[in-house]
Amino acid sequence: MAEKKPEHLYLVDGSGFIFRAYHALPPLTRHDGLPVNAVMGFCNMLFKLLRDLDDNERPTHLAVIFDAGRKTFRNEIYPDYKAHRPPAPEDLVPQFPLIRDAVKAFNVEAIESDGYEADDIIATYATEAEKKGFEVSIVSSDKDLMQLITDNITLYDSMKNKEIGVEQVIEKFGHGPDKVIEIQALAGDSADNVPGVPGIGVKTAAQLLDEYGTLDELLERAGEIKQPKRREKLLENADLARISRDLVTLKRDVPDLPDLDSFKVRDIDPDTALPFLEEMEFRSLQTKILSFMGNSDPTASTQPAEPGPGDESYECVTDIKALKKWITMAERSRQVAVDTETTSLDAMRAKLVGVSLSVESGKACYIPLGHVSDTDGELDLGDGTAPEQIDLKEALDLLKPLLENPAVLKIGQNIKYDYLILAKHDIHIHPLDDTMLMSYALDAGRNGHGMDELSELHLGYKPIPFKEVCGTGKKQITFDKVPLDKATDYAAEDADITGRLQRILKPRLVQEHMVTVYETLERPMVPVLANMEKEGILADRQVLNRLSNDFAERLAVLEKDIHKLAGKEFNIASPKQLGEILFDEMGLEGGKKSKTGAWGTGADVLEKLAMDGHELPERVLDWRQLAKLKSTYTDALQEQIDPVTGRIHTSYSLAATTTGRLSSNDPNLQNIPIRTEEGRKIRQAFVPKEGHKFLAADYSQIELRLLAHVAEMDSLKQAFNDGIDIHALTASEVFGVPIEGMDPIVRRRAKAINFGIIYGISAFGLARQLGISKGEAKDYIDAYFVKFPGIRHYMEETKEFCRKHGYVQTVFGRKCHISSINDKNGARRAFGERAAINAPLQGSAADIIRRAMIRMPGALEEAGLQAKMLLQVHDELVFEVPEGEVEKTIPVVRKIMEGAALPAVEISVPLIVDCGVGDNWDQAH
DNA sequence: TAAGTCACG
DNA sequence: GACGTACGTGACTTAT
Repeated sequence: MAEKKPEHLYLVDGSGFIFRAYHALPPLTRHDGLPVNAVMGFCNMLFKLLRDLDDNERPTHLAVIFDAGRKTFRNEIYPDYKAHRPPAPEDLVPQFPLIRDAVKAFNVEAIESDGYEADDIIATYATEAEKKGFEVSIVSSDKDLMQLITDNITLYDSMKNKEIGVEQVIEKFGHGPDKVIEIQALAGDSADNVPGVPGIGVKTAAQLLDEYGTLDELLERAGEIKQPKRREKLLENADLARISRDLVTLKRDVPDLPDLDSFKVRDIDPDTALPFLEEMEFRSLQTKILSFMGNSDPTASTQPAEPGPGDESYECVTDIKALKKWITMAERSRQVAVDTETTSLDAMRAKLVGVSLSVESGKACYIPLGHVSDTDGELDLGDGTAPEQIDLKEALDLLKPLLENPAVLKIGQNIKYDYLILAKHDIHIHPLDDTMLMSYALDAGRNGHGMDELSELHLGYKPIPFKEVCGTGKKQITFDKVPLDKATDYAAEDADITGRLQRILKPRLVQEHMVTVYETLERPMVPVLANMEKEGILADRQVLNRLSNDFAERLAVLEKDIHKLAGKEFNIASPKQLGEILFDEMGLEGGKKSKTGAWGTGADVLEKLAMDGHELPERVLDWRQLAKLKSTYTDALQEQIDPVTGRIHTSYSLAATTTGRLSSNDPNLQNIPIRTEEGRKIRQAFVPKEGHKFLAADYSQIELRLLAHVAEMDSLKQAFNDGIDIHALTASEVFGVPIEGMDPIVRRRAKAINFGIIYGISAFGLARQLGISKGEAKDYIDAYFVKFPGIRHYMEETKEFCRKHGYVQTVFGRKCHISSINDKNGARRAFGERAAINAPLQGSAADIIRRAMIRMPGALEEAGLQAKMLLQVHDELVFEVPEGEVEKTIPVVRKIMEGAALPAVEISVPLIVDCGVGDNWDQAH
């Protein structure tokens, strides 16, 4: 017998929803300019809540609770309550009434009550419902609501899909929900302007309550507290604490509220919902709701609306005539969304399986080319022969003119991948557009740029998951084994979505002035990187193999030593076990951290222990270094050698970082060791092919040079113009020592300060880096600010700009969004501020090397040189150069790199490129 | 899948 | 004596 499920009440914190919706979406307007981004986000979130929860969690009752106005009974207790809240943004204000309409349009109750906050109403209903045996989910991430949590009442963050229950509260506050009020009364809350007791934070508050039990008890016996400052503050501010308690205590008896029964979930009424969405111009949401109702209510009305992906029937093209028809359509429309399906995510290893095309929204096809029958499927009823499809070569011969037709734009999502796949079949796809790169140019740092995420974000549609088609884990199959009907649904949908995304993102490039960034820094990188990836780099397998064996032997010796020193065998690679040996069993000094309660065993900790003369940590450090080199490099790189080309082909991500840098993966060739002697041996395994040399060209101090430029620091600019050793200069300014005959230790400190400045310096960080006290670090920083005026101004101005706009820019106009800049959590905000200072420097440097890379192939060709660009490592380019051309290649490379900012931007200090030549990558430095 | 550690600029 | 810290990445290992 099934037990009857309890009623489940969802209480949505309306204001929280509104602000999250508003901040999650870029400014969107209706055709007449009415801002509607918050309304749209709100509707999507509400609809998601109604639709996405599975049956166990489906609400039986649901209401959205709003704040009625700014004045509540709390202002009578404490006039400054929430007084520091800035007014709502201008373009949000007109959306408040629209959102109330939206709730009604979804046939959901909206509740508010004069004189009370939404939180009080939520508290009242939650308490009542729990008494009646309901489960209650409060949809909010506001920590003020944590006091309500019980076994039956949880907080639910619908965006992160996270639940906060009793356990999570204990984690955060060190006490259960029953003590949350008292902790908040002591610690206060800057966001709501609840004063609390100055100088007391959550940690201290929790500790005090541990000791005294209750707030009243604590205040009464405050005189007994040992720490004088703390005692005084508590005695002095006892009243403030009591007032704070009244402020944070939620009322659970708000009068005259509608009955709980009225919250029973009702079906969405199409006659109210659709006209509202029509008025707001939310087309894709209309479609979603129609299809949602279509599932639950077959009599649902059929309002006209643009169909979204998901309810299309796409064409599977299996004969020449149909293929020709699609090619003609694509040529007529002058642009076509293209997607290739293959057997692997790794373009170098992948085999082409099919191509999909889309010419307009909802109109897409899939052309299977390499499908086979799924022979290892459990019950194969077919006869084991491949399904009917057009011959690969015949199809590609027809597609090639279209894909290379200069008058037809090919649109892809991460089209570098398709570019590489097609290049294997001698198709050089051109011209092209990439929705991933458009999204990156517009929204770097704001959201990811994968297709599924973009689709959900911009189209409100969740694409068919890949794993639904190919399975997952052990049962995963390659795409060529997917039956054609399923493959068509999935593949054609991808092309359809890509086309739809382009029609949304491309106009935004114009509106948000990102066309130049996209067209000069993003799109042209596609063929450049694709060719570098295709070229690959030679690695000597024998050298790697010998190193692996060497490391293995030494690891075995170390392992024995370590186990002997520990007095028992254990897994050295396990930080957990190591921590227990070191600190529990051997009783060495060390501190817990990382809030999971685990012992810290990082290199810095072990180094300290080694300094104190302990042998075991010293050996562990050696072991770790070798283990790292072996597993990540000498072993793994051998596996990565392509059996066909004999070379290693990395893949560069163009849209992975927030700053504009590239990233390298499978394998990562941007973190090959160089800093230690052992590590450099790995670099020596990378060699040029027969008759060639490596040329490594790297920008010298590019980020510091850019700092001098953007912060207009005259003395720094002067130094770069004069070619002075910049760290020595900093040392002489900050520490007042002459540059001549400088102590290398002093220079090292200055170098750390310079790096610190680029990273958005903090005394703590510098102190940790240099192993000095925070006070001393602060003195250095102050001295730096005195000697280099202008830097401070730059930092303040940058932060201010970022706070205001939510992003910072490189000198070429690339935007880096930093959402944490206005976070109410101080630590996260500080993080955002440092990122804001760093991003224009790191990002401008990234832009400069991109510009150089884009020009490089043409410049080499024009000079009649054979050199091939193989790798990029942020400020370095590695080339493979025919031995006889080295001397001619260097000046060409140098000229392109040093002049890369021009003509767009004239950097006010020279950009200097150092070149090295060698028979392996290490030697070339 | 998360956390810890460590390789790079 | 509030927070929790240098900026940006990716890969490997253990533990859940």
